[in-house]
Amino acid sequence: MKDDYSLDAVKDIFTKYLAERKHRRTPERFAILERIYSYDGHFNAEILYNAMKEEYRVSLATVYNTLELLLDCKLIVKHQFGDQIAQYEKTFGGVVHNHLVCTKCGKVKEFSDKKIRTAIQNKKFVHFDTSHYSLYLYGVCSKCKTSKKK
Amino acid sequence: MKDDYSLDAVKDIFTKYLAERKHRRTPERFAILERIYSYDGHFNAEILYNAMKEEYRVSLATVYNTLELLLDCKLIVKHQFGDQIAQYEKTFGGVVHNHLVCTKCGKVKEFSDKKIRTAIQNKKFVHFDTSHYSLYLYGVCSKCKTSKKK
DNA sequence: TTTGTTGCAAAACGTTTGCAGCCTC
DNA sequence: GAGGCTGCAAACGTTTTGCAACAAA
Repeated sequence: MKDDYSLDAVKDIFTKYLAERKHRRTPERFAILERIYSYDGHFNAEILYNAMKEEYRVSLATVYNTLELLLDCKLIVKHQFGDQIAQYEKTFGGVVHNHLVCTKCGKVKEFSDKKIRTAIQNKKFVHFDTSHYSLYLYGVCSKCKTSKKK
Repeated sequence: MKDDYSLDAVKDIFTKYLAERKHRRTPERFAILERIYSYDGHFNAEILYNAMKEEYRVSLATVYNTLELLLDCKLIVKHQFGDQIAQYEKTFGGVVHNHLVCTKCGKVKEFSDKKIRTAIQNKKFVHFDTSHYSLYLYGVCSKCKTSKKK
């Protein structure tokens, strides 16, 4: 329930985006958006597709199509942490975009840091309009460091 | 010619890495390493594979195998800028790890910024040993901003 | 009614894998 | 000589595409 407010706001943004581009307000698109905003961490296309079946059946093609639209209107961001599977996450609700990626086990953790954020946000370019950013720190997590299996 | 020094240094690192892990010093691996260090920007597996044909014929499988080794000994880094094609770049010779990625045309430019770099490098974690980082700023480049084709 | 969108399945694509033969060590 | 490495080609898994049927505007 706690996220009802932001979910409405997000739906609103999506509706406006669709109207602007003369795209249609299909039930599939909004069902996918709702499901995405029920997640807190990362998800990929397959996870989303499987989860969708419970509430509103859509095809994988529609899932990908909708992800593309949501990326375009910046309601989600896309990550690729080394493997081939694209990961997504919602952008509404104070998501941080800094990630610790373990190069041994592939696990991803998030962190936030004010100094880093302001340093990045203060950077302006003459020939480039920045909309968002992603920072990945690669290294070895404590779990992989202790287990010595090279 | 200007890079002979660093090329030797790099070969040395690779040789030591191979010896340490009891991997073999095959001519293919060193031919690939040399070719990689002749590049200045980003490259992907296919570009590298095609370029190799000119000097020392190797299979795509060997290219991928060698890229994996070079990643492991940190002589190259891997990027995935939104599309499915993994990009690589050498790490020796003061490469910066900050990238501007245009979300319209996909073009990637590099930049460096001291404040950002120090902010990131000063960040330490108790349960994570950071080895390197990548920062991506997404936005629209000036070329895509002027050409209004949505 | 028009035309953007869907579901389905096939295709595409980069990457990985299995295996026989080769070549480092 | 043993076993890691190579080339080849087939296999893999994610994402994209083509197309007929559907439904939003």
